[in-house]
Amino acid sequence: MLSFTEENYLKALVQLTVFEDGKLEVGVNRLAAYLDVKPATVSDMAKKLKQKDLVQYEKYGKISLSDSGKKEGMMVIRRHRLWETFLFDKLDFSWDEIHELAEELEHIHSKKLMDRLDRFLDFPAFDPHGDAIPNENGEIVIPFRKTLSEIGEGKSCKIIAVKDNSTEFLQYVDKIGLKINDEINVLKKEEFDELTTIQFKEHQIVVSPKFSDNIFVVCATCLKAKECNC
Amino acid sequence: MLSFTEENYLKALVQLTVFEDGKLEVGVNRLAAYLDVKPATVSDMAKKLKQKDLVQYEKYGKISLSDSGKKEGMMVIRRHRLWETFLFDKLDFSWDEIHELAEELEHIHSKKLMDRLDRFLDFPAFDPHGDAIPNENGEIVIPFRKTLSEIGEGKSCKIIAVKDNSTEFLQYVDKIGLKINDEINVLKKEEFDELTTIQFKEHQIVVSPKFSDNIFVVCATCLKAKECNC
DNA sequence: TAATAAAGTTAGACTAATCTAACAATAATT
DNA sequence: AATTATTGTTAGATTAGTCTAACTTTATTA
Repeated sequence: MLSFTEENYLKALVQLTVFEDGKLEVGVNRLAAYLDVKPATVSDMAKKLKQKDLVQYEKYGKISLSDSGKKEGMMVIRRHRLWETFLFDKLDFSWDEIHELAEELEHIHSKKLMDRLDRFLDFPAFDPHGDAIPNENGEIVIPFRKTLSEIGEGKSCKIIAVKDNSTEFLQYVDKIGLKINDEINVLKKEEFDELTTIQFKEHQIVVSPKFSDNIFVVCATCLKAKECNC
Repeated sequence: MLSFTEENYLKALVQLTVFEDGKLEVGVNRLAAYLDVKPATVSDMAKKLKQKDLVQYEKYGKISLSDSGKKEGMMVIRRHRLWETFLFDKLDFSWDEIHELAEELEHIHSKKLMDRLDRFLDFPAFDPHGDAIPNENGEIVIPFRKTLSEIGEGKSCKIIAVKDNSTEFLQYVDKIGLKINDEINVLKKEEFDELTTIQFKEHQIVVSPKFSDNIFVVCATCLKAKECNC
């Protein structure tokens, strides 16, 4: 059984070597800064984690996750994101309150508890921050992604990213008040001039293909099933 | 902020001096046996808890809770029982699985989280084992208790205890399959011969006053409101 | 390539919570 | 009341996770 602290090291390693940078290994100083401890402490812990086959590490070398270390780290992140979703969806906590609470809750060890919670939450693919939730095997399966243009009239979907990252486009998205993870309902699609009427939160606007082609969404059913059947 | 361990000592002290025995103080050996540690360890910890004004204790004397120690201990128990209720009611865990998980969950420190969970669960008065849940001030408020005879036709209630503890009575209760915390619906009350038709789980039976007068219940509304308005 | 800077390690110390083993105080019993 | 049994304390050791301070290795740059 991993300790609270060991789990935090593995979680940090996943953040640094899987989600950020793209570099699969990390230096002692970098990890120490990330965890807000001294390099000496990381040096010690690296030996301990190597002993348990959770990381690869040689003296004066970089640290990288082993397969089992990666899986354990992913499971911590799964727990964190499922709890965040619970707090946000069911207990009405706000976006900025959930992280801190999930930092504690993520260390409750019970696969069964998390799988039950996952079901209770209706198998969410993303947490309230829009980050993907690893599945019960610790893998991240991003649901089938479409552009808003591909969503049929009367269907609903969730915005997960933008395709066009130009300043003008982002400013427009910002101006109309649309945010990652917002639910969008496609009310009407006019074939004649390709204009689409969408609704999200309290807004209802008409957009052109220049907009719809550059918004990535996941349709409402995919989001739950984690595979597309629409 | 109290440590995991300190909280467990306070919880144990509440169990031993408030809920059991009726003696308001407890010896070092007894507490050590209860917590499954050595007396030496309890001796040390007692000094530490005294330092923090959580207990009264003098060398070679008994240990008893201070007001703040009692409140802290009660809050741990509140968290434990609310989580048990969540696991049982919302995640469909069984009666025997919930305790172990709640032992971990009870140490998540957030008053706001527990008050929100309390609301989400609709302010339960008892956990799935039938134990009362302390309120947000750490007090145990037992809802107004009635006998089954006092519940009107068409109303529903929950069995919380038996009045008559004779073997015959308990055997009868057992035989018909009724358990503490079961919900009972009063289907029909016949004034002529005072017989009542009740229903609980999949059973429907007719009972006499000899039964109804000796079953303590809380009516469904009281159970939620924690005060009687029926 | 030699000097300097950056990165990493080691040794020794600290705290919290536990233990064992030896000892001390209080309570019970003859 | 003296002896024995029970109960509780103290001293010293252990482990996990952290620190500081001094030292070593690797990388960078003049």
